[in-house]
Amino acid sequence: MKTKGETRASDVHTRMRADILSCELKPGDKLRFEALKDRYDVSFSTLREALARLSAESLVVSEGQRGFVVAPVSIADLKDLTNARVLLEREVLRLSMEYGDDKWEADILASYHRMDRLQTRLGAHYYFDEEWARLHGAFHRSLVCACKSPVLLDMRLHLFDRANRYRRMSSQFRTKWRPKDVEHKAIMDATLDREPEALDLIGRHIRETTENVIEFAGHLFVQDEVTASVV
Amino acid sequence: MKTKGETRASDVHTRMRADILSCELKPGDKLRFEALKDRYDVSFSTLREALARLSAESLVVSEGQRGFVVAPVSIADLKDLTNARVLLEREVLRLSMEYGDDKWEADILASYHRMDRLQTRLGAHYYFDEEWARLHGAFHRSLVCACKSPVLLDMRLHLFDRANRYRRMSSQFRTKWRPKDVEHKAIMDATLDREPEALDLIGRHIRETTENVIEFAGHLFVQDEVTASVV
DNA sequence: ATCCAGTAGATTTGCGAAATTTTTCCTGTC
DNA sequence: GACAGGAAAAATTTCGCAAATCTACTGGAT
Repeated sequence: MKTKGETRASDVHTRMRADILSCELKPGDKLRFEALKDRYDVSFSTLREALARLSAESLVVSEGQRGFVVAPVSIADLKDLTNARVLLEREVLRLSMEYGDDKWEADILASYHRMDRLQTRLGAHYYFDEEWARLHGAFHRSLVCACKSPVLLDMRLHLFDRANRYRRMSSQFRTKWRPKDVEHKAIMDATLDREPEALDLIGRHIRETTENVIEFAGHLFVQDEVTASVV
Repeated sequence: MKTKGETRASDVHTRMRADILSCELKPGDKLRFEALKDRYDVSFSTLREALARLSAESLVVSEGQRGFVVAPVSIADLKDLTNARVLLEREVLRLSMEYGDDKWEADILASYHRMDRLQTRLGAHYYFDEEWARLHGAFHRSLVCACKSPVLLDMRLHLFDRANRYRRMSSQFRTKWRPKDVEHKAIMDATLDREPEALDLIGRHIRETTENVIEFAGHLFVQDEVTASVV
């Protein structure tokens, strides 16, 4: 995060991004400039810059000269996202297990502890919590951040965020909860022990989450629609 | 390509993108608004939108409130890019070989033929040619476009373009040429025959290109600098 | 009743001037 | 001679308005 040179535009970009990922701006919503200008208290041009950035991140889609829309969600998109995530996440975890040093291991233990403590405190409702989502993201990042590949890490984070939008959409419909989270612990232990099994665990973890999302929130998504790729 | 709803901003974005990828705007160049306004004949806001898009594509980097710079090049970045490309390219090729139908095969043959014909016509200088670069890109895309994963295809194209910038930078210093291009033919044949060997061939193809780029143009790149990732 | 065309209203896009920030360069002091 | 302080200059960022474009609605003809 930039602490000093934070421009108005990048600030709006960050806030809109958060609003889209947390589904405060719902998929498919039309983004009218007048309303957004009011909401974020900035001018047309500044908004336009933020929307252009989000558009390049495929969080909003621009429809020619007909304005911007929050990127739609679909089962096809979620499945596609999931497959891509498994591919990338396995690779960055493999590389991290190869290159990771003492500091890496310590960071993993620390971020797991933070996540686990909050989870215990919140009980079954952790899944709704903003702060838990942040710590969960930080834990997963700590697992793979030793892979020495900025390119892969950027792509991974990008996909993680996009997938997180689906997870949050499903959270309010969820009725099945694990009493205690054992998955993350197992992934961490296998990773720290450099067991190749960790790769399968992380892959299964991602796929299971996706299956749950589809089970509980699949009715919210468009079935056939495929998010257009700009080719 | 949009033929109708082409806005001024997306047009400038496209042209600047091309200028960066073809190294007409050199890596590290400071992008001053006054000069760009003159060059592309547009206003501040329009430029700003295009730059924001390019920034999200990591083709330009924004330095807080100190303007924009064409993304720098480095050996570390090229190697990182190469590894990521091999991972993705193998996967989309594998999937395409699984899902590809008759039309896919026909498109591969057609785009190979177009590339091969131009190469024969141009002789050893094909490597400099803009049109050949386009046909080369189209051939590689045709190999993998049956993979049914918009997410992976977008990421692949993104990395391909970024790597292409390095290839073009090296072309003017190149002294070693293959008399006849046999690599692409071999990749195509193995792909159409659904031989798993195709995956290794494409991986080796990418790595060899990178090695040549480093051999002939390595002196142009910054050694240590690592392109900062926005995390 | 349906379809097409033309017009009014709403929305987006583009522009250049003002405000803010960074950089440069000059001056005075240690 | 080097270094900090400060003011002028240059560049970037932001803003509100005018022009272009799209959407919706009304009215008339088939």
